[in-house]
Amino acid sequence: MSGPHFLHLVDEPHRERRDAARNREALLRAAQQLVDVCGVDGVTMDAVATAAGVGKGTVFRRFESREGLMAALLNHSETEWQAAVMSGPPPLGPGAGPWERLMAFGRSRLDTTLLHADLIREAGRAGTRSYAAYSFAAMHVRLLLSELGVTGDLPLLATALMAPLEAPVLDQQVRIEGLDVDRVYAGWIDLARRVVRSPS
Amino acid sequence: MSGPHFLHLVDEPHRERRDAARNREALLRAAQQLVDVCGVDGVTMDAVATAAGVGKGTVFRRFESREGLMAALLNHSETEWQAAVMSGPPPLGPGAGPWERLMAFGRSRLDTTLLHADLIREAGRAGTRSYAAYSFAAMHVRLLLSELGVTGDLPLLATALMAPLEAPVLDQQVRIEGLDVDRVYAGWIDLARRVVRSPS
DNA sequence: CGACCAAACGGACCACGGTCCGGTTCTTAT
DNA sequence: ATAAGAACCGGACCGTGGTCCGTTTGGTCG
Repeated sequence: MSGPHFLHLVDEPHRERRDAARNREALLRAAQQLVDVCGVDGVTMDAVATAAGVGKGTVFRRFESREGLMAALLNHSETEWQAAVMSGPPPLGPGAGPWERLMAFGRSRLDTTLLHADLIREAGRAGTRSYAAYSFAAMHVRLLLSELGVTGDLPLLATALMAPLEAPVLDQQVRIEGLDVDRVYAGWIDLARRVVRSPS
Repeated sequence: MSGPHFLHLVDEPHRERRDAARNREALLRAAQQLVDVCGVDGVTMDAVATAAGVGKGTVFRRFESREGLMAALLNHSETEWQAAVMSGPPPLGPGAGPWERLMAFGRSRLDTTLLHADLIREAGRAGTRSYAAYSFAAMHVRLLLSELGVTGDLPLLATALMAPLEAPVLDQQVRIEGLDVDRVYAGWIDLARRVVRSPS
């Protein structure tokens, strides 16, 4: 019964074997490079496996599916973005007023979503980000709305503010209808103003 | 040079041959039946072709791709919905006030989007409806907002109202977070109120 | 150090979406 | 009626996502 390794069993969630970790890294690097060189369509599971020097099965064990691989790629920039929100410079990070932070949030989301539009689309979930990523952003918006004194169903209002910034909608407006990005952003500011300044 | 058939070239957009029309119908029927029986995953191009008694190539010539086939299936209910908006009974159709019509629009969109969620997802465009369908709905909302005396960038405000009703967002809220549909609808009403009643 | 086993590996294999081209069928004009 | 030609049809074929299972590797314990 003695020995510290019993504690492991409690909270150790399957630490990854060294070769597994190495392969994961190699695969991510290869995939990112393929995206940069050939675009997102060039990212074939076989190609990624070959470029990383592993078998195809390994790719699927690590990332579950092609969508999973794409999501993992997205995860990098998403993590950076979360860090910028939590501890980066204002107005996106803390240190500015809630309204300024909300505006910075909108602009930042608009830009990064458009930047990674194709990756997001291929990452599945019908063009939305992963649950974790969505939750973080939703929580942030909810807190900002709360600080702004907005009353009502905050989770739903946060969703209402984030929905027009989702990839499918932006794709429609910018890539298909050809709207100017600044105009879309101005429209979002208007929306935010109406949501925030409302008596009820 | 003489002869009336030159007029054809101007405005005749390739009338469909009879067998082609028959096959299209058979394919749509077969596809719909497969959806009903096996769910959307059971709709394999081979299966549709076989069920309709035609070759696989025919399916692709008629509908371009699997997404195209799904879009064609959606098109049926979409057309019915458009008819209900244009000439159906109030409050969705004409005859009610703009606010009532807007509320009916939201509820109707919410319900039908959730009803056809999987079809919409498989119909591509990253979970949004086709351009034509979107345009119609956007125009409708724009007109209603205009009648309500809303000022601002109406196309963008219409998008802002429709975005939370898109399939990916509703999927997230209802199917994943487990929110109640009525609550989502109440949240949308709140959003609409804030958008409509806003001085600027 | 050696044995043991869970975990990871690899690539053959399968299903499905999409393409292609030689043969067939509808339409139209004479 | 019939010939010409465009449109259409079918199914063999290909690439890619995803699965499976026999084999190898890396950590651990005696």
